Amino acid sequence: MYTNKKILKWFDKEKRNLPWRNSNKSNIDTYKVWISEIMLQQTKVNAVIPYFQKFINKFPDINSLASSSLEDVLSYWAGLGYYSRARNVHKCADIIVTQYNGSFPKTEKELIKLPGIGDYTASAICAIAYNEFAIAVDINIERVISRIYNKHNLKREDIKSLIKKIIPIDRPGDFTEALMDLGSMICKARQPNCLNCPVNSICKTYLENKEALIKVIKTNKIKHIRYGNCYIVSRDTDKKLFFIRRPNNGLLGGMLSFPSSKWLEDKNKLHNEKLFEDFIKNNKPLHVVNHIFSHFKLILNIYNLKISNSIHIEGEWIELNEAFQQLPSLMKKVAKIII
DNA sequence: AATACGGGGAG
DNA sequence: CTCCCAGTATT
Repeated sequence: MYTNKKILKWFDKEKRNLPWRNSNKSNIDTYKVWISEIMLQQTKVNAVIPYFQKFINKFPDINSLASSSLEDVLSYWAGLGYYSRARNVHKCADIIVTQYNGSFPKTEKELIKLPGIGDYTASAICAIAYNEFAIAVDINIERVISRIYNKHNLKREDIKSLIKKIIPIDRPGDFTEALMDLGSMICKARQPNCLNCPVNSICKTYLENKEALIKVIKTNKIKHIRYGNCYIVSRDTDKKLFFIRRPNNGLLGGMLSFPSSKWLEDKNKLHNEKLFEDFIKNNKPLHVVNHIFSHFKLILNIYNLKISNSIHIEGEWIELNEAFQQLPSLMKKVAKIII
């Protein structure tokens, strides 16, 4: 039996039941495939599932998404990370509705022009939503193909060439999902389950180069530490707290947040608003929050500050219960100090 | 070709 | 603790 037949046979029996996989293959919802693909970028399936369910429930189609506010979309992304994805999804929905009459373009060439859709996602939508002959290469597929052919450190284009030789013309979408499922369920990065692999009899790495299966490439990248001050501001007139909206570019872009200084490696150069500068001279931090980002570690001093007069900083007063769900994980961590 | 961009779970 | 993840946009 050919490699692709073995993989599809395994897939038909063992495939994961995921909320964005429509059992009705003749009526696949491109919108759901698109949202799932965006959410899954650099994000584990188990982390995505609850977010996907709530998001689809709130924004069931492209029109509802396009007519919603960015703040509303971001609040449903809060905690998932990589918030440019949410901003791009919102922007993309507007483009689809206003320029494409509400329907996604049908070619990779057109799809890749849309915000947030890159080489991988364009191919994945064509293969999975349209069942067209498109080659999507994610990290799972790259690993599976590399191992089957025992050709490691290949470039994306070389992986694509290898897939092109075996992808079945009648089921490109299923084959794409099959390689992904194989990669995440059997041919895992750390401890591949080769004994239960449907293609262990033809996998060149398993047959000829087993040590490559457990080889761990160390990145050994040092993570710098940044410091910042962050302020939980309350007022005596009601139970509301003061929040700011972070600028749309950069880290946690567009997200609701407690006001904060810049986060810098040199803790002596933190610049604070005058209101806060005066406060921290005479007060100790209430708490310290540590947080790991992908490219640095943050140590945040949290100050609890009550004010009686008005505040000149741009922002809004919101009850914590209402704001909490809109906060990114770092700021949820800060909020939990006073809950 | 590098880097920015989140977060949580596994080992 | 380190590594990992259905990548993309920017520099």
